[in-house]
Amino acid sequence: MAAPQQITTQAGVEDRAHSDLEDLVGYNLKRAYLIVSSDFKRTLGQDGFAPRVFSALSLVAQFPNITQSELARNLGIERSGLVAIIDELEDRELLQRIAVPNDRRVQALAPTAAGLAAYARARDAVRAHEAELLSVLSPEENETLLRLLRKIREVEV
Amino acid sequence: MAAPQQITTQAGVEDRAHSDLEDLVGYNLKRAYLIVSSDFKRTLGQDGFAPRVFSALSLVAQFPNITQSELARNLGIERSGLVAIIDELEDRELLQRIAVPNDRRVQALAPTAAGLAAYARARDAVRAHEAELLSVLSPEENETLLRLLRKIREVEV
DNA sequence: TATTGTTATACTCTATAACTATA
DNA sequence: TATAGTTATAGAGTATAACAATA
Repeated sequence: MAAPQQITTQAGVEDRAHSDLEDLVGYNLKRAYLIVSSDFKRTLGQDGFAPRVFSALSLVAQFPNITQSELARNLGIERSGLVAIIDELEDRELLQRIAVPNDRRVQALAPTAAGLAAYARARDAVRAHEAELLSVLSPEENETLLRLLRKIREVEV
Repeated sequence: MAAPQQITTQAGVEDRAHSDLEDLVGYNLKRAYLIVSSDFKRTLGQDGFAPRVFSALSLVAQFPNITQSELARNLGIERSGLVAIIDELEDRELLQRIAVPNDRRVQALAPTAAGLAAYARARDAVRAHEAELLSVLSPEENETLLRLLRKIREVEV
């Protein structure tokens, strides 16, 4: 097998400006998410919260006494995966597992005062980080983006 | 510490319709991406390509003789992570690593005929899967979504 | 000295399956 | 039987650090 006559290594790479991938929603969603989430981690990562821990705390703070199963369902993850997250939040004394008299299988999740305060601080920091990172978008574009993403989420079965 | 007087486990969960999370772009990006990518895997997963393998093959098919470093840069992943992907594509005889005379450190990636054919088929399947999944969006909304996501991607440093 | 491809390694995230205690 | 929480386990996906060959 003969070697190719000329190998133009750089060919077309600069003007990959429009590869097929650029028109795929999935590809663009992933790339955009990676940018937002890496900025999230830079902002809150240091002794703060991982995205999924933040999300869990958010729902516990807003819906006190939510159960783990309900929380997992709302977050779109498995119950089993939630255990470590709740363990971490309980270890940090930001929430408590509370036994429910009616049904002794379930444990309601109640935010502590420290948990509510930590959540409020984290939430504000996340909002500020997004506002700055996404300042390339006008307020209208931001709203439009949220609307379209939510529309995709409604597809879910 | 006394137990809470009443624990209303279901309270507010149905109307989580608007939790703080719903207004965060990062959260919505992730949830939307998970829906699109799980559908991608359902469509192409069986003996097809994982998303990142598809992306790599796509760029090799469109930019023959791209190097691994260039490819990693374009995909936004590390060189080291690309090795297994290229190994898989080479094992499946969809591309070849070709020595470059000018610079014997690099290896140009050339799609095989089978690789080009497989890519064309996969690309069409992905487009069809997105068209169906995202039929909740009008063509204009689809374009808008792509435009806004690309705008976020440009933020990258 | 710097870069390409590579290996080894570890960490995060997530899913599956099985267990226990309750219902 | 079915459900809630849990454990064990494994598989993606990705990053870091170091190495050999080459520039």
